[in-house]
Amino acid sequence: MSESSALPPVFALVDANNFYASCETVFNPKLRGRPVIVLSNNDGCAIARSAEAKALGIKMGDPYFKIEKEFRKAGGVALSSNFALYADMSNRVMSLLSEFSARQEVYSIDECFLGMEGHRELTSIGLAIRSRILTATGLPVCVGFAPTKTLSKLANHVAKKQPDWNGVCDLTALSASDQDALVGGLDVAEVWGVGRRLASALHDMRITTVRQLRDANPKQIRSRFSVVLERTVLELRGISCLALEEVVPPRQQIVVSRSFGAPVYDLPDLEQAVGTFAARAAEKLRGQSLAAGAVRVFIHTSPFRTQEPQYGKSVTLPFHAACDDTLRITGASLAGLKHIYQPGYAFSKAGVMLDALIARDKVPVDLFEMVDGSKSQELMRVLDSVNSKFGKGSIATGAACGAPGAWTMRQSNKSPAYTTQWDELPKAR
DNA sequence: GTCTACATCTGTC
DNA sequence: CTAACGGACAGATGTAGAC
Repeated sequence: MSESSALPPVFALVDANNFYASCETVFNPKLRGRPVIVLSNNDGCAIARSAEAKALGIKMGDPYFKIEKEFRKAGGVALSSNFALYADMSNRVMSLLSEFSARQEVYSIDECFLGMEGHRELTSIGLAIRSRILTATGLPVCVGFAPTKTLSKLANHVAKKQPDWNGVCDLTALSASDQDALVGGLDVAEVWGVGRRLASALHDMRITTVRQLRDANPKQIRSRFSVVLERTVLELRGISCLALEEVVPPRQQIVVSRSFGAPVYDLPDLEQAVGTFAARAAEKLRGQSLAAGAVRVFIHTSPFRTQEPQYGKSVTLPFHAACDDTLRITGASLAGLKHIYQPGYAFSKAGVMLDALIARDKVPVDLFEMVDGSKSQELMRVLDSVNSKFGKGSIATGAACGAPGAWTMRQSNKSPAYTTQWDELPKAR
């Protein structure tokens, strides 16, 4: 690990509050102060909740059909997800944050690490970050500072939970005894990398607080669990093991999958869905200048309909030479689908995954030319530019064509793409 | 028997 | 009207066939 500076590492973790719900509220201020949730694709589950919605007891991942009645009675607003809007807002936030440090790792759509070595008055920097993001985008964020990534995540959690910290928590400014008291009151499940299963296993060993995990024997943790959790213990002690990853590692996999709006039984319907997913996956692939060495298709029934017969299968089809051609990827996907399809089941989901990715320009030219031909390259270029100019699906393969079937997703209450689609803006009057 | 590639499962945001 | 429970990834674990 080579830090550019000789200074001890300091990380900021900036995380937007209730990101998707906040994005919606920015563009529709009438939502302010109301319980707002954003639903997953298919309007399936709650994936973001405003503070008011959390106060109503809505949990992350709650299936909407189970809470809808009560939620609406309480005056709640449920919105279909609008990822084009969230991605655009995310880009704005990340770009603003780069003003505060040249060393930035975009960790997820609403989270970002910053390298803050050599900066003093961290709390006031945190407050400045908050006000900059709020003024420029309308989005509330919280900021945590600490000598390790794991601790900065924890600091961010504290900043979010404790109103009197004003959305900023600088662990580097706390005395050892104050830190002890703080982490002694935090559930071990709040630690980055400790999920449900690990939390319950730790619980069985009488490790229930962050402080107890921090003070556990690292070697014992390593042998009982993994080197990953051992690293977490060290990070909790302030020993930085995880460096800022400023360069995004190349994708290993591209996935396009959807749950269906209604159960699908027949092969032709599945073919239309898989054809659509394959085309989208190939588009993503070219967008990142990659080529795929293999394509994988999967279909399965709904694990929630336990009374119905269950079936799920996936298959991988390697390409002779890596390719990025929509027609070939679609062809392979459909061949795979035929291979795994079984009649008589109510399928709930399908997907196409591209594996063994390599940079497009690393594919040996003769192989690329032999298998794909330059005609294919030209065709893909035209395909992408037409679809980008005239909208997704303006040109589609035969496999992805036709009237939308039962598989297309439900989105009953989607907000306009305010920032990316002129024609979706409300008319001025 | 072991090795390996593929399939499936788990966890994270 | 009824029925209705995410998606995109990485990495671990399981398993079947090759040798």
